[in-house]
Amino acid sequence: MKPFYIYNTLSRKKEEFKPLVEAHAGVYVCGPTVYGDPHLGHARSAITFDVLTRYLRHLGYKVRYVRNITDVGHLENDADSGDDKIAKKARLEQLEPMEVVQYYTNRYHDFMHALNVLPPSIEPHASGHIIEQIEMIKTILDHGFAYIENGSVYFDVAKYNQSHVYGKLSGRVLDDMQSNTRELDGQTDKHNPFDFALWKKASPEHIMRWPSPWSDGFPGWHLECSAMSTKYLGDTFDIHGGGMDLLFPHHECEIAQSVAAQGHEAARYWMHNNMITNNGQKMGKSLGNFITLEEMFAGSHKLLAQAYTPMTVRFFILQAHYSSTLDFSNEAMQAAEKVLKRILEAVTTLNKLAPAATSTRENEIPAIIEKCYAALSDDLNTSLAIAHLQEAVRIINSANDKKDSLTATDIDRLKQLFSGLLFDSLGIAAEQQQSGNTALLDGVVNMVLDVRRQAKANKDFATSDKIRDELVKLGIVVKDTKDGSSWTLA
RNA sequence: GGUACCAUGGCCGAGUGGUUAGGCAGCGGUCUGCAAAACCGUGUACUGCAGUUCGAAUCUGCAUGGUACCUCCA
Repeated sequence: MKPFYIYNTLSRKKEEFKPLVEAHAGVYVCGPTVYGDPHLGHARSAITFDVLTRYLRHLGYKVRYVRNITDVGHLENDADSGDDKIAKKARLEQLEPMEVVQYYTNRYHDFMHALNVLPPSIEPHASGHIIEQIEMIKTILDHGFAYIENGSVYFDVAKYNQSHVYGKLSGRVLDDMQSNTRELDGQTDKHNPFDFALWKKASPEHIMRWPSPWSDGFPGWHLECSAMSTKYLGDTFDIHGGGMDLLFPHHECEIAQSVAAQGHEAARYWMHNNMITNNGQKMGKSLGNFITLEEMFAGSHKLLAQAYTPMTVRFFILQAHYSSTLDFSNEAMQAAEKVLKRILEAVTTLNKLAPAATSTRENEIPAIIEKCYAALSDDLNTSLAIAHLQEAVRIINSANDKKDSLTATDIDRLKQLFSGLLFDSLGIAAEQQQSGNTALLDGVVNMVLDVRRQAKANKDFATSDKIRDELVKLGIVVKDTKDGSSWTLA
C-alpha cells in the first residue's frame, strides 16, 4: 500500500498513517447537531472527511466510517437549567423533539447527497446509545474519575490530571487555565469549573430524558462520541476527525473519558478541518453570519451574487487545504465555478479525442499523474492535486487544438486519472444532464444548428447570431470550431 | 488574560532553504464574419525588523496585524 501522510493534531506533526489492522481503517467523525439547517461549515467538515474515506478506499483500505448524529445532550449552558438545544427548539416550535431531529436529519442527508458526500458506514444517533453511555459513566465512576452531585455526574478533571495529562490535545495546561478562569454563576454542583457533565439531571420542564442510576436525565455532550466511536470501531481505532472548533473542550474531554474508562486513549490520529470564514470571521450560529446550503444552491442570501451548484461549492472547498481557513467571497466562488467547468469540459473533450500514432507528451503524463496522487497522499493536499490536474487539462485542450498529439495509451492514462482522482477520490460528479428526453433535445438543437450553418454559409450573420443568442437564453452555448459547431448546456 | 494557529502578487490559494505552483481578473497575440471556448505570451508576490546561512518567502528571535478556542458551534 502506498504511504499516506496525515497531520496529527495530537503530535502536531505530519505522520505516516499506519493502520491498526493491515489494510483496514476505522474513522470516526463528529457529525452535525440536528437542530438547524446545515451551512457551509458543515459542508466543509463532511467533504473533508468524505475525501479522506474516499481516498483511503482508493488506496485499497477497507474503511469503516462512523459519523454520528447528535440529537441529545448538547447543553445550552452549564449554568442554566440544563436544557439541551434540541429540547429548546422543540418547545419553540411546538413539535415533538424527535420530529425536529428527523426533519433536520433528513435535510442534512439531502444536502450531503447533493454535495456527493457518500453516506457513512454507520450513522449512530446519540439518543439510540443511552445505555452505552450510562455504562461508560459507571466505569468512569468505578475508576474514581467522576463524582455524583444532586443526581448529576461530573468528570473530575483535577483528579484525572494528577495521573494523566488533561490538555494534551489542545496544548492547554490545567494550572494556567485555573488561574485564568472566569467566574460563572450557579456552579453549585461542580467541584471545579473545568469539570464537565457526564450525566445531567433533567429539570422538571426538560422533555428529553432517560432513566439512569442517578436521575432521570440525559447524557453530557462529550460522552456520546466516546461511547459510539469505541462501540463501532473498538477501544482503539485509527482516525478521529472533526472541526477545529471541537478541539477544546469536546475532543479533549473525549480523550479524558476514554483514558478514565479504558486506561488508554481511543483515537490514534486526530484530524481537524479549519473553518470557513465570512469577511475573515468564522461562519457560525452565534454570529449569525452563516450561509446555509439551501441558500447557496438557491442564491437566496443577501451576500450571494448568484446561485452556486453543489459541485461548485464542493470544488470551492477542495481548492483550499482542509487545515487552512477558507474565506468565502463571490469572486472566489465564481473563480471556482469557472475552473470546475473548464476541467469538466476537458473530460468531455478527452472522451472524444482521437488517438494519434505518436505522442508529444508521453513522459509528462505519468509525471502529472504521480504528482496528483502524491499531493493527495500528503495530508490530502487537494489544492495541489487540482493544480496538477489542470496541467492535464491544458494538454488535453492543446491536443484538441492539434497542437499536441496523444496516443491511445496517453488518453487511457488520462481517463484513469480523472476517474480515479477527480471523480472517485475528490468526489466531483459531472453535473447531471437534464432528465428529459436527451435524444430529442439533441436532435432539435442539431437541426437548429444546421439551419444556422446554412445562414453562416450564406453570410447571413444576422440570422446566425440571432439563433446563437436565442439558444443562449435557453441555456445552450454554441461553440464554433474549424470542424463545425458544437453545443453544451450552460 | 491563557492556549493554538495564521500573515504569499488586484483576488483565491499551494509551496520547497538556491531553479515556473495553479487558477480568476487584467493586458498582448493566434483562431473566428463577430463572439464564446481553446491555445501562446505577459506579473518588482511572499507583514516589518534583526539573526543563522555562500544563499531565506521557506529556519530562529522580536515586533505588528488577524483568526479560532477557553460557553453551544463543522
